[in-house]
Amino acid sequence: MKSYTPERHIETALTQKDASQLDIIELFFFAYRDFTADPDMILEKLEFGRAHHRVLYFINRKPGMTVAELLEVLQITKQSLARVLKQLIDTDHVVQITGPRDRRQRELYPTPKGRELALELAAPQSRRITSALEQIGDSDRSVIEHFLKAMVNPAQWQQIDSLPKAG
Amino acid sequence: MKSYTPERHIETALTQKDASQLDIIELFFFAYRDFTADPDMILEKLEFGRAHHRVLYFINRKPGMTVAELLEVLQITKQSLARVLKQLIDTDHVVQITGPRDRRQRELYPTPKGRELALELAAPQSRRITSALEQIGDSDRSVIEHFLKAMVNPAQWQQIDSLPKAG
DNA sequence: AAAAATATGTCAGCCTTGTTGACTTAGTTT
DNA sequence: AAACTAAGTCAACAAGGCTGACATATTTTT
Repeated sequence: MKSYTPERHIETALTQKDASQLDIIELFFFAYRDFTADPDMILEKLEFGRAHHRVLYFINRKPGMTVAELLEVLQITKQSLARVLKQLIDTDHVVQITGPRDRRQRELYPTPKGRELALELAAPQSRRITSALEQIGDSDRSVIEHFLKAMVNPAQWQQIDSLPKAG
Repeated sequence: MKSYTPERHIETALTQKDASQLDIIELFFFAYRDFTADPDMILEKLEFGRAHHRVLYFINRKPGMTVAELLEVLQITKQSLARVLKQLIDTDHVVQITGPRDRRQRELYPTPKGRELALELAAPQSRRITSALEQIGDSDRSVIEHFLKAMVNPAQWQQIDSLPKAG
């Protein structure tokens, strides 16, 4: 049974007076949610999840990555990775090749099938970004890039910079 | 046993040649991850998760929201909400008050304790955004706001616009 | 050569946060 | 009185995280 007598509660909304940047906080939340929703729909048909997407993405961005490197980028545990990686290998999206220098290592590469899926997943996200950039004027592209990078912990900039730039 | 003979695999990295906007795609991923990591650390101590954060956030932003409204904003099911909402109520962060117009409804309000936690969670996120804006020059604030809004599905703009603006 | 360290894989079990479907209760509308 | 609506609840399930412990192959150090 719910109380009918009002307990001590707050009726005034939290606003920018109380905490700055609330507008960007919630825009960031909504933007990211919709940004991930597009690939989620494609993944669903394949019975994959967001975890598969991230793994496949980075293997495509840096073919030959080892398991340890991937764990560092994703910041998850070996066991969490193992499951999704196994599925990507079993479905022929990714292959492991014994490291030529160090035979303990497993270099991870996309197959043509895996590359194709990565591109398919990137397409709607690229479209969304392109459209958003058009709406604000393409000249502001670098503002967006700088802002997003500034939102990342400097300790991780090295990871971003290690990914291949435009060919 | 892993194969020593290389299967058909792709060694070239996926770059902007293949899919546009890859740089922003990954910056967005890293930025959002670090953005959510700050409050996650605070939540952990309270044995709350990101789900509690989102619920608490919106109840603070729009006190008096009904359960149905909250479900629409969060886009989760009633059962998913029920669990975290119950915990927030049990720990005296949120109270439910029988709707004055329609007694079937439960209006959701933060308690002082709930307001305090919401502010505590917003603080590091605000700091991160403020710092990022300073790095790009504060004049570009509206560019960021417009970009992020353009990244959201127009169907959801109404939800964003319904939240209280600066007091 | 032996010992230690490293890279990966694997087993078993757990938690959170999401899901669906079915049903109840209370209150409102027709 | 009947139908609809808002919310709560029960049971069962899944994805994707986690920990700890241990196995195997390989490389590095002593």
